[in-house]
Amino acid sequence: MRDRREKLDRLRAAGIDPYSRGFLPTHSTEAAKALLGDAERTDSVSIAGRLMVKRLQGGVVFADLQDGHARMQLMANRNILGEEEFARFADLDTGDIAGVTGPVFRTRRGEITVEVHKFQLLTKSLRPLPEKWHGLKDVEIRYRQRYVDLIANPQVRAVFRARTKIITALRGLLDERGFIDVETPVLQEIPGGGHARPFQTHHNSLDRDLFLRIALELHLKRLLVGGFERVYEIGRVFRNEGLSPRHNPEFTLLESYQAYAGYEDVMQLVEDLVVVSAMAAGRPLETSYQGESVNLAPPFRREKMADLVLEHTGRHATGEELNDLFEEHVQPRLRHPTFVIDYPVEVSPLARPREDDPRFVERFELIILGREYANAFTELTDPIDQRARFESQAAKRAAGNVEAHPMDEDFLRAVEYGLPPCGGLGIGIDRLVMLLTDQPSIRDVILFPLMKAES
RNA sequence: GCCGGCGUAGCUCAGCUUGGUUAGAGCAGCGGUCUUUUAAACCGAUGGUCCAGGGUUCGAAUCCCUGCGCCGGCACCA
Repeated sequence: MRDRREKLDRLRAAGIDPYSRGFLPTHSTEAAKALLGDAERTDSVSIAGRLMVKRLQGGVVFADLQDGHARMQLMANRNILGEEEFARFADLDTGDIAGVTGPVFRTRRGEITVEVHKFQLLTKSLRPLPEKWHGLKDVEIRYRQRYVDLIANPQVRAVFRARTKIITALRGLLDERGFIDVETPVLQEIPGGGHARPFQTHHNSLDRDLFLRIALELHLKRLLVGGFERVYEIGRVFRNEGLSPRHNPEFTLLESYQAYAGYEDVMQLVEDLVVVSAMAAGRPLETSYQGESVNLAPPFRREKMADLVLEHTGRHATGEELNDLFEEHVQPRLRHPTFVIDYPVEVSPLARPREDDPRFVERFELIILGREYANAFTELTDPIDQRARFESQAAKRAAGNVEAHPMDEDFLRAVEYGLPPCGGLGIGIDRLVMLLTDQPSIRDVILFPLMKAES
């Protein structure tokens, strides 16, 4: 780094701005390569990006320039640039951002290359790049300094591009079906809609404690009360829990609510969402995750939780015990996509009871490879029942269960105005992206995962 | 929070089991040769708080303890 500071000073002394501007690329590296086609050479193009590798060869310098999509080779020739400019090009460092102009041609080895006729240093890099062959492997640096990871590891860029494509595809399908994309508060007085410990904060001028949301549910349902019949939000939620390869304290949730639908309809929606997101990620439905094969082609198997627990444990159970037995003995064994349906009412304070057996609710989770990807139910619309459920949760809370659902009087007031019958859905986007990009850790699909303080 | 593994040059890694000259290699950077290379090649010089602190020892990168960070598992949890 000291060498580069000195180089920077030399450049400035020579009247060259190492942080210049005004260079306008005419092509991306991809477009410039495509431009050549079968021709011998093209007219002049201008491309810009970061120099990744430099190969000095006497009177010729080869370098690879990386832009947002790809890399392209540059060739600078002393005979073309002249002694002085050639020396200045050869003096560029890997990591520098430069713009170059010249025709595209093919080298003797067949590499499509820009012949540098003019170039401009746009940004001098003061820090050396990671190893050109092995890339950056140290996971701590990869997460803490994601920018370096993105420069050095093209697979990482591909994962995050896939993430964006998946989210775009999810929005596309929902938009197409008439769902409107809304934004609801992150700062909430009562963090509801899920079971988790919230982050607490404080608004100074209102002198009021607030929580970061743990779910989107209760505000989206208020919008159905208001008359929007199909809404969704893809938003960050925050849960004050431990970290793991599958848990980051802030993560992205998709929730959608659809009036006049039941959980059967939502199952179909989930199947469609999985299919479009796999396509967007460029994954076949017959695929694998971390070496284990999995078939994502719908229709997904549908099984009642009580039946599964009976099958795997031989036990008839209900209530929280049923849910506990399911999570311990059944869920890890469900490898191919399975809709587990009809949860006990005790663990589902916002879901509609089954008419034929009110000990269970019309709820499902989608389990793939032992992990939960979606949670949905036919929503509870009866305000009297909803109040009773909240009261039962409040009792658990009073007994010390910090994750029991808090009472929310404003939500109850909304439901008292009349919530249309509806089906709701939540999908953990990060886990879906992990599955579809075959990444082992949630930190590999979140650009800047939470880390302890750097010492 | 508990248990285990790991932490050596800017990066990728040896060395640690069994303590012993001045801690090594490749890449990057620096100087040089080289006009079609692509992990370019070759020659030369440089580069280290061996995570931090303490201990054992004549002597610690190496053994022990504590702390910090990262990873994994468990707990907790979408």
